[in-house]
Amino acid sequence: MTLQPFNIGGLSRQTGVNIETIRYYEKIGLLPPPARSQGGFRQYEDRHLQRLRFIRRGRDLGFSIDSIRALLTLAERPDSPCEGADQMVLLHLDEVERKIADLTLLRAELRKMKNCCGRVVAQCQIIGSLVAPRE
Amino acid sequence: MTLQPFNIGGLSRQTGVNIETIRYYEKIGLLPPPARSQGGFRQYEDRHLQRLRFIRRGRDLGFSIDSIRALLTLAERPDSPCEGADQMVLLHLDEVERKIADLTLLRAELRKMKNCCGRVVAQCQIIGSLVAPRE
DNA sequence: CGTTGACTCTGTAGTGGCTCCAGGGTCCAT
DNA sequence: ATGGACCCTGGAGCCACTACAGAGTCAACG
Ligand SMILES: [Zn+2]
Ligand SMILES: [Zn+2]
Ligand SMILES: [Zn+2]
Ligand SMILES: [Zn+2]
Repeated sequence: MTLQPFNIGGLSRQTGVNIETIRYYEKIGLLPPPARSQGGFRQYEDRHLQRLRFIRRGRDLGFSIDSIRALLTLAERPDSPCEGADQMVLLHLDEVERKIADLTLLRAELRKMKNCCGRVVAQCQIIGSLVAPRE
Repeated sequence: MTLQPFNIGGLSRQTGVNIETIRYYEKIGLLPPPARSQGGFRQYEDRHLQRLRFIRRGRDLGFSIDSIRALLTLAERPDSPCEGADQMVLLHLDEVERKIADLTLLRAELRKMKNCCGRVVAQCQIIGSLVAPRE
């Protein structure tokens, strides 16, 4: 399964993660440092690809770096109980639901505001509602 | 209408804006520098209160500092046309709607994930879907 | 073997919008 | 005169990247 090791550019293309971001993940200890070529190029293997894909999915799901760190640690111990992961998903789901609720209120406010007759600042509803919000 | 000038703490209490944030707004030129007492304390007047409330409302509505800057500039010219403000609200509404859509997708993903039988990492759906997402 | 050009390296600084801190100074009521 | 609440400045830190500058490496082509 494991082919030749590949450079950072290859890893980037295979995961959709920016090269700078990959180096950043290494710096903060999220991605283990790979072997190096004679000239100092990073040489990645399959395990890096797997791990970075995991990270990427976690980020796409909106988990913080710290949460992903915890999930990775967990994933490395297949025999341990998975309550921790379950908790994290529930917490994060709460967070996301709260954000949706907040943004939905915001959207309602903005929709109320946008019905501006379109004339002059002095009569503008938008400016007006920033100066003193309507009930 | 205008009473005694008040200190930064008073302004903070009347607007709900953190003291550090008020100083930050002054530093970036969003709030004009007030007069100072002999000992160097900031002495705010009504106009600062008005302006900071405007800023606060804009932030609560999710506008960026730059947008608020533009809205304030506009608000100062009551005779100019208000198209700029209208545009900004529409753009921002778009942004908010996109964010809601993104988060709604996220929520669906997370809800799918959370049905974990609750045993061991090796069989955990959560870890599993991070390692390789289901279709 | 030499050159080209794509790729990679390190280190540092910047983004937005704050937030926190240390180490001092001020104000006013008692 | 003293205590305690308040305020000052300057700088660092937060998150998760992103964007350089200036140098070095690699592989293919001629
Ligand atoms: Zn979360
Ligand atoms: Zn208008
Ligand atoms: Zn916006
Ligand atoms: Zn589980």
